[in-house]
Amino acid sequence: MGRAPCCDKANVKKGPWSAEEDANLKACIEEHGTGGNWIALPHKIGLKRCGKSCRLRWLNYLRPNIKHGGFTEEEDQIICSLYISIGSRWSIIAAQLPGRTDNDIKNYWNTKLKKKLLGKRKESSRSHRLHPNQALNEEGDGMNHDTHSQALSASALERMQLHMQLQGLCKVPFSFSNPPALWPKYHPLGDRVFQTQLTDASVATHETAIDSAQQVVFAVKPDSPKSIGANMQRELDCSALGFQLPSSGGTLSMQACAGVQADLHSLLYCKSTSSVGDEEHQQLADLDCYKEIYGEKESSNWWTTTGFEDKSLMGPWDSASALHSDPMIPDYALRYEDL
DNA sequence: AAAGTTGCCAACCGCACAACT
DNA sequence: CAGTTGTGCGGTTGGCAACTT
Repeated sequence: MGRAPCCDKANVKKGPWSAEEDANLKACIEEHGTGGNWIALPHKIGLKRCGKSCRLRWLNYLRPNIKHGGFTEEEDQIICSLYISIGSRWSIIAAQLPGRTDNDIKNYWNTKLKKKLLGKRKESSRSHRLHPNQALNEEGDGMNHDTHSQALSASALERMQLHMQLQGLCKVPFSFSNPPALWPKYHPLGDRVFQTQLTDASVATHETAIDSAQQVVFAVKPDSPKSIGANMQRELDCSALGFQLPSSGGTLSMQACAGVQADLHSLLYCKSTSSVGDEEHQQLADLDCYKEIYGEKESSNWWTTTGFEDKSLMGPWDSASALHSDPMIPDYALRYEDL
């Protein structure tokens, strides 16, 4: 049995609000406030509307200082950078833009801004192999497994693409030195920017530098036998995204924001959790970060501060998490070792 | 001119969570 | 402490207008 409905569905009006309803609601709230109870409000003023509907109408259209349309370039940039870093948490994004509502920003993003930013890249990447998650989304609903994971990954991919796009278009610096409220929501370890550095193994494991933008580094040893398959897959992923991999050495300027768990799968195997086979699973399980994510062994030495060359700063996520709330400590590095 | 398609956006829905009893 | 209620949020839908065929 579900919970009781918030109102009598049969006796409430739905659809667009009339001018009289607006005036009635506005006058009431301006004079008496909401009384702390939206559910009771419509009854008090004789409105045949659901309390939730009244709340939405007030918050999105009737309250003072609401702006509609006419988003500025600056607002575009704020929306983009926040979307890339925290995803579709519109209420948080809206909180950074006075006068804008979450609904407005959501609509603006979905109908205009996303297309504006992704339009060119979509065109160019169509000629490449589609990422499996994209393919899934674009070729109808192949929802045969783990739809949440797929959706998350698609969103992460979109954010990756946008981050790339944004770097070229807006030069918006990205940083995870955000208040905890802005941290990504899906994984306790958080979404994070990662920068893949295709350097030689020794550099990749211990000496990977974190640049001045304070980005989290996802270091991979490219030449390890166990990671050959993974790298090949990564190459495919990168080409789908329109990146060029250096043949060897050097730095792949691939900065992205993604769900760690989902991206681990998509980057290494292009598969969701439920579709990873035994052999692949074993391969994946060999990664300590994977063990950490799935809690298969104690977590130590895998989530580190940016000063991870200093062993004393290494520690399990719990301690790293505590450090992360300190604005003086920038970000954390995820190291993949012993691939 | 009619029919079909696309874009836009206001509003709704269901869920999660906090507050209250 | 469990059940209930209200609030807030993000995803989705429905309807209208503009555009295309």
